[in-house]
Amino acid sequence: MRRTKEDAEKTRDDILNAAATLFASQGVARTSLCEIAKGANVTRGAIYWHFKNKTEIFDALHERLHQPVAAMIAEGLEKDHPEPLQQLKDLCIKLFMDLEEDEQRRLALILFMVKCDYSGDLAPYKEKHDAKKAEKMQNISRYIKKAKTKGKLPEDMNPDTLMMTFNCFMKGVLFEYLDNPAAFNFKKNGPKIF
Amino acid sequence: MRRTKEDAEKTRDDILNAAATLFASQGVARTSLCEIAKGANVTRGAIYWHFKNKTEIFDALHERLHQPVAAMIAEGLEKDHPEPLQQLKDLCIKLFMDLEEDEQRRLALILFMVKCDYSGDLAPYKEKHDAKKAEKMQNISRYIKKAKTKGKLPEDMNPDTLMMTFNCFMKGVLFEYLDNPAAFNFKKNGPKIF
DNA sequence: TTATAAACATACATTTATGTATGTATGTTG
DNA sequence: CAACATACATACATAAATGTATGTTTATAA
Repeated sequence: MRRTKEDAEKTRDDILNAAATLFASQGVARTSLCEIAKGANVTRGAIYWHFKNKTEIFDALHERLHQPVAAMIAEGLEKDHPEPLQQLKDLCIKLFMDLEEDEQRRLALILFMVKCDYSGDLAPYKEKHDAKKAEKMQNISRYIKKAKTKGKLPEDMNPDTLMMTFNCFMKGVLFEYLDNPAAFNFKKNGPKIF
Repeated sequence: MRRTKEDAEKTRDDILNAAATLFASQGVARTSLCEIAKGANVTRGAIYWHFKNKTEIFDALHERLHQPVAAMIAEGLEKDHPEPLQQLKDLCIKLFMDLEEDEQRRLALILFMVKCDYSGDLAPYKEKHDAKKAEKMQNISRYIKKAKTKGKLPEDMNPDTLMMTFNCFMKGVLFEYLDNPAAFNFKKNGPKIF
């Protein structure tokens, strides 16, 4: 039964959504294409039409996660802000608030941070996804360094050290948050810890 | 060919070591009992003799990781230290230095933090392993609170907030370190970031 | 309007991991 | 020293996932 192009796009999206949900709850390795097909109300045939295999679904989901976040970071750091550190803080809070509202994005983050191990056939994507992260991080790093040269950072604060500290801390917070969003209670703890 | 008791214990250890190595490099889910057997120079029969299944090996490895670390934390925080925060810092550095030297412990940490997803048949162990972590963390938490009541912490520092911040940051640092121990260069960066 | 190819569904063959059942040699105990 | 249980190895049956091959319907372009 050939569908129209819009139908096909919808099918593709259904597959991706089902995959994200299943990946995030059962783990990538333990989720079969058969289960994804059932979740999307199609057969495995449909999946193999849109994607080469499971790893390609995995990668497509990463792209869908990366793009909007990268955009938010790029837009959130306007050039000449009077207080760079405050702006960075605000951006972080905004990113987290966004997570609270967007369940699909939360599922995607869970999937990539705690429900996959980037080994076996997923190994080749480690580098690729790391590069995308580096892209976002470099954006922030450049921002910090520019602020430093303009003298808007405390004298004793080294940009590289700050960047590494920031990176580690954010990663830890993310993990704790994703581990149990309700218990973490970002709205209460978020402002405190930053 | 029945072996002596010491031989049997050695076999068990060989299995655990092989499992740790394989788990850390290929991921838990993608490692078969057959591969573990080969790595330990035994057959699957030996594995099924010592363990019920793969998840039991997984759990045994966690116990082997938990014990010495819990001991180090308990011993590292002596009662009345003049500068509690400094002592905590020293303990962290000591724990990391230990990781630099003990590859087996590094493998175990990698395995549990980035190479498994605690889903499927591993799901029941999430709670169990979380409880062990909480045990260690409570030790630190009590230490901080006691220091606070004795007035050895800055006035504006809330113990709970400190504990959460500490926890998140350490987790992030650990992840970054395990992701690429050589690149992280703890000996150079460690003292800076704490 | 018709040929073509898109968008799937169905069926099949192959591989691989798992659990169990059974075989066997030997350390150990009474 | 004989009986037994230990410490495995081997063999088998089953299940599940994957990839591919093929069938089918229909949108769409010429």
